[in-house]
Amino acid sequence: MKITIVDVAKACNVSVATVSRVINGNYPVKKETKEKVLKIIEELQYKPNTQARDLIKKQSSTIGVVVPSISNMFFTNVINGIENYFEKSQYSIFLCTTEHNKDKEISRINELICRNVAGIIVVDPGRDNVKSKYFEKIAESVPMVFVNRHSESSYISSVFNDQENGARIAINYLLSKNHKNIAFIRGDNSYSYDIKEKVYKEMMNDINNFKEEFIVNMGHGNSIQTVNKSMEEGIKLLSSNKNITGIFACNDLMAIGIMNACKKLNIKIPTDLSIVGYDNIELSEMVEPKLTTIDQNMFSLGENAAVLLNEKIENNNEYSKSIVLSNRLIKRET
Amino acid sequence: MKITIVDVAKACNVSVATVSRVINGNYPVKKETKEKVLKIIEELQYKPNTQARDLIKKQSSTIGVVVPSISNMFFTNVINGIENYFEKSQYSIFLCTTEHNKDKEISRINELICRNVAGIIVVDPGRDNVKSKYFEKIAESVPMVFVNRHSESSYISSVFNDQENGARIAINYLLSKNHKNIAFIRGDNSYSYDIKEKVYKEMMNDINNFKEEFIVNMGHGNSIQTVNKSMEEGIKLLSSNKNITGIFACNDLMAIGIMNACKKLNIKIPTDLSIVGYDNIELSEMVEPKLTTIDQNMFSLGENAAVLLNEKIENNNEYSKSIVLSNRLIKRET
DNA sequence: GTGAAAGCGCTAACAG
DNA sequence: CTGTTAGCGCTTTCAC
Repeated sequence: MKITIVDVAKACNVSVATVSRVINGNYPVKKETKEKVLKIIEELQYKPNTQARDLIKKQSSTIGVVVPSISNMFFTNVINGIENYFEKSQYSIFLCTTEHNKDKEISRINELICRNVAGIIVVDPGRDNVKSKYFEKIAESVPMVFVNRHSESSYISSVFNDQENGARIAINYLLSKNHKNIAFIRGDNSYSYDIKEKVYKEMMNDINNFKEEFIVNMGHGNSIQTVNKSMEEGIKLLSSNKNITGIFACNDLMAIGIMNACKKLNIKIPTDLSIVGYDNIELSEMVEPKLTTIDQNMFSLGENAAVLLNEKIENNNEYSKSIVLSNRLIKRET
Repeated sequence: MKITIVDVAKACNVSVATVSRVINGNYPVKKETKEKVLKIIEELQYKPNTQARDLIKKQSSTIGVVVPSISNMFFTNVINGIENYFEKSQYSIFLCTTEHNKDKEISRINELICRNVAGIIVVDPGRDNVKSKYFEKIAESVPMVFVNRHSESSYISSVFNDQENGARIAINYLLSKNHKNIAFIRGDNSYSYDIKEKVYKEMMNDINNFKEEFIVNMGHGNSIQTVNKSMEEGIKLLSSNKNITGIFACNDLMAIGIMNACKKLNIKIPTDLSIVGYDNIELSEMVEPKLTTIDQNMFSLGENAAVLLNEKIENNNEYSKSIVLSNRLIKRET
């Protein structure tokens, strides 16, 4: 049987109230009594039960974090940012993954609420649950902040990047290197791809050089699939369009897929082809040549989300706020 | 104020016991009553408090998992394996990171115990805390399993790889390709590097070709640092020892560092130099050429750990067990 | 300073 | 079938 406060009290010949007082240090306790209690606690290896404490104190010592997956370095960086902030606080983090599944997303959040979390950070909230106003309803009673997506709900705070500007920076960079035939690599079904495509179209139209066939969609997939699919598509694209000299890829994984395609096709980077990725995941620095990319500053995304959530909790969920982070170009070797 | 079972009971004009019964479905309730209760629960968006339930039921619905970091794909794969197993169970996973810090490791585990976890999986437990018997003491009262390290304690189950054999397979492969001058790349201060080095020495001595200078230690670092450091060291090594034609690296990050060194030095892989890594992290398949490596099957490491922990919990922590997974060679392009 | 007792949200006898 | 009640481990009045 686990040791409880009653066991400690008995062993010390004091009441449980006294033991509680020395643990919490919120009421005066005679020095000798205190020492005795502390000694017994140590001897018995007593650990106060957080569940019981939270219950009676009507407080919570947990923050819920929901991410699509932890196999993606983008998300783990965000998590690191969140953890870093809450490190010094009273809160611990309860992490859940949804595998990009909307039903799992709901059941994870339910679970968090059952566990009485003080608030929830949702990284990349799913489209469907946003559309159905699911999050809005929840957010009325539990503090919630979105990462990587803006919310119109007045109950939800959010942190995200100015991806429109990021895309503009990327393409401008390619343009400044005198590339005119720039291809655009994206994936399925995501708001952030749509934004970037819009910018791409605009900018290509501005120089009167928009070509529908330069837009490639590699569909959906996890990390390694993305790289391989992008490589395949890249091989098709580049072998049938020899005039392409620049590539803007919506994320670094896609960009790396294109790099691999170039190796297969013996296209020299950056001599024959320039590539700009997006995200600046660690991987972008591991490959050779090192990838030029747009930094999303995932860590800071996480930190800011943590700050916002903390504010919301302290304000009793009364105010919401949005933070938009600007992106910057990381010039490397591609 | 959060709504409780009492609120539901009042709204239904029944006792809390009845509400509890419909929630748990463990005692008969009249159909109409049940429906009414269910309706009100839905209306009020009532969610039972897990903390209170666990408290009274003297059970736990949480498994603790301790990892050094989530920025390393090795660990996230192990976590995925663990999650996959517990997915279908009553348990949720509480994840903690230690940043390779032994004090944090202790405080994380304490926190888990305070949160009344049913058991703890420790991935890559720290040397110091193993040496000081810290884990052994804890494991007497809470079910514990190690991943990636064997424990002599009769209270701790463990899952790990047969790295000795893995190293042998890697080096044999290189030998079978007629490489005689094989270099060995390792990092600081880890049991698993030591094992592999021992095997390397033996096998090189067997062919009368052991050379101390072919052993390179790149020290300690996180993922991107490992790659870069290995590249630097690789450049030194390979430019001063042109006769080296094979490399066995203790992990894939190091192997990729060496690959990058080759690109800088214009050494062709695998024509001029063959490289075998270790782990088979996803990254090894993302680079070009794709890395030949030893698969550690991290996912399965996690799954097996989950099975062992579950067994321990069900057996009241009475038995311990070790599982050793065999490694296999993944032949790719290096 | 310290103890007795109430109660956090919930479940499980027990009684009816 | 359903309500009453005790109590999980803890904190916090309220007395003394």
